[in-house]
Amino acid sequence: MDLNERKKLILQAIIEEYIREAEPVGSKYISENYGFGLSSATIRNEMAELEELGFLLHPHTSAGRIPSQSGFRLYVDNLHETYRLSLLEMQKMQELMKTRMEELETFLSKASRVMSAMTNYTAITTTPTVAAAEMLRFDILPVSGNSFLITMVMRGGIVRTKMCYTSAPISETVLRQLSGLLNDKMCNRPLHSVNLKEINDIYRQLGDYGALLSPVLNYINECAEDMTPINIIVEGADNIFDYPEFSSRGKARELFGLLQDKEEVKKLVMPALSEEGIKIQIGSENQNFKMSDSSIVLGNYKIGNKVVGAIGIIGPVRMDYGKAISHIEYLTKAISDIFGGDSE
Amino acid sequence: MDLNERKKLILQAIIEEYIREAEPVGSKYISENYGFGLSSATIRNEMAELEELGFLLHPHTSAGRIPSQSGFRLYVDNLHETYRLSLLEMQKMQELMKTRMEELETFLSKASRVMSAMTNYTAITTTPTVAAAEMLRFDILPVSGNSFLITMVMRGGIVRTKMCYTSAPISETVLRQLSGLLNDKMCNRPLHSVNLKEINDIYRQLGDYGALLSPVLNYINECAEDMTPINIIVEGADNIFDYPEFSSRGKARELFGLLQDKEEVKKLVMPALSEEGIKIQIGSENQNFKMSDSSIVLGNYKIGNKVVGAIGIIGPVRMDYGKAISHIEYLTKAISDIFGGDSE
DNA sequence: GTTAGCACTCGACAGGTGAGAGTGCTAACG
DNA sequence: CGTTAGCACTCTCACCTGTCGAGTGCTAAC
Repeated sequence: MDLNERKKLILQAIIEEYIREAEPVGSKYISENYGFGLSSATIRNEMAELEELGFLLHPHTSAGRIPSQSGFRLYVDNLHETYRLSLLEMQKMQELMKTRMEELETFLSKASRVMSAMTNYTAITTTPTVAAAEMLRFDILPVSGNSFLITMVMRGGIVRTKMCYTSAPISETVLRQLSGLLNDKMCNRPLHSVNLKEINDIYRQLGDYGALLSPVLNYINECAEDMTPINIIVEGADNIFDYPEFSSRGKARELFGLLQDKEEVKKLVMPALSEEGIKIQIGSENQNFKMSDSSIVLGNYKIGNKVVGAIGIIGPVRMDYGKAISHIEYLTKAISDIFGGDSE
Repeated sequence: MDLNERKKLILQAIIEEYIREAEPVGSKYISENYGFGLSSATIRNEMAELEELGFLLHPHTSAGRIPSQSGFRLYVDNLHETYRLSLLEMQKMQELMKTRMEELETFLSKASRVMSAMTNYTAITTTPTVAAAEMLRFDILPVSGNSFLITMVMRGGIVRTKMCYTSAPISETVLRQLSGLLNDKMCNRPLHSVNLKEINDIYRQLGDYGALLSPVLNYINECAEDMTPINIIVEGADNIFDYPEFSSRGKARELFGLLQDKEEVKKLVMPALSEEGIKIQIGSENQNFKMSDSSIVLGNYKIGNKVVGAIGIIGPVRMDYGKAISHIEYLTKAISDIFGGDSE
């Protein structure tokens, strides 16, 4: 891996050219446009060595070179100066931020749209895992004799409701008792910290009604154990039509199918939730074979010091990583700032 | 429009063949496979006349004929014996119905998926307009000093929540008063029947707090006037990759873009909400030019005797209308049956 | 170590050809 | 008069071909 400075520069030039044009890059072009004071023949020699090292590929004899996945990986790892948001981009982002931010979920959906429109890639965001978010209030609303609505309000304005049905009517007094217990015991802390023992305690305190109300407690328990993001927002999936690498019917369809399937997309973004910082998976570095011609840049945001949601950008392997990274960085920081503290 | 019986049969044969194969149909093929006891020459004569009448098209001299949009229209209008669901389809549908039906919205999303998988077309469903659904309960839940959550529960298990923020703290007593008023005045009837006068009455009764609570009443008023479906579920959009008519890049992209845009899709299904029964728009009968190569079959479902939601199937002009119609009929009937009455 | 020169390779593209499918027309048939 | 067989005609599609240009690899000279 003893790349001298010149090789690095040439590789970088080829990659950046390829990102822009999506076509094999020739030695002459590099020599003329990036002019390191070298002739095309010299560039050719260097390119041949870079190919031997595995950073470039050669579709056929008389085509230019294209970067290999390891080439991209090297490039990304050395990507010190990340792209800066242009003034226009800044303005658009700020405009987005100005909208009322009461609800994280609507904000995220808007943010995805803006991000996909500005990068021309596909944007993915996830709303926080219910388990991780801090619970603010529980509420139980009787709807009819044996049906009622559970509402959970979490920090960041996240709300979840669920209709519950019991086999026999339940009085409002009992429901009030239940709601009181839940608010006492489970508020101001993340739901995942609730353990079975506490839930059993509540059962016991409800006495005869415990069994009848088991659907409620089951639901809460489910939520507490749920570490997967609840909702996945995918925007700009149709942008893949613009990438020449997906011009073939099958390829486009494959990726499209993947993006339509929330379960699959979940798996795609899960790595982002495990630790802080930006993660990049290039081509087949991703386990999902459908992603072998695509890359994903992942970031995450925090609420109350804990990573709870992911933001990602999917594009072709030759995507503009700098641009993607800077957009994600900007957005994750903004979300963590705005929603991270008290939501009022 | 004096089509004799024979012409009708031939036209029908051509259309059904075209639906199956998506390729121009020749006279010889019809004569051999549908054998009305006529030679290809006779069929040719009839086809020439059908073309003169505008029901068939001729891509070029030596191709077979394809049905024109008016041809399809005639066919659809005469489609007496609608396709019957096969045993397998019935079973799948019933399996779907067996799932717990507490929430209309999750049910609809599942139903779309099943429908798109079974027809190989794109399925669209809308959740009911909030305005039309009958209100069962209001609730107001204080979250912090000057923020609280409004919850509306409607027949069919539809729930809407909204976080509200006020400029100054509001006591729980006032909130309880407001919630009491709302429940007294607005329940057990559709929200769209609420008029401004009633809302103003409530303002007055709240006295000094009226102004402070205006966000709440504004929101309710917005909902009451909202006749557009709140949520649009699109499933199986990637099926369009299977239709040869969208093999061209641009066409596919166009339709895809349309399906991604909720606002546009809303416009597409709106006609279904205006009156009962199945509606079919063939190709450019639809105002949206992006639909000129596609058809849409629309149905609607009722809750409490009122049309509140739409179900549609989008496919190429040569889609299997019988199949689409029968699926939509089955589903709309099922939904109206299950959710139409009291939701407990 | 760098460069110019040159032969070589390969894909893209345009033009040409033949097969196949389907039609339109005409004349003959019952 | 409706129906049919026959045939010339048309058009697409797949295939082949030759040419062009881009880009390389190699060699020899600087």
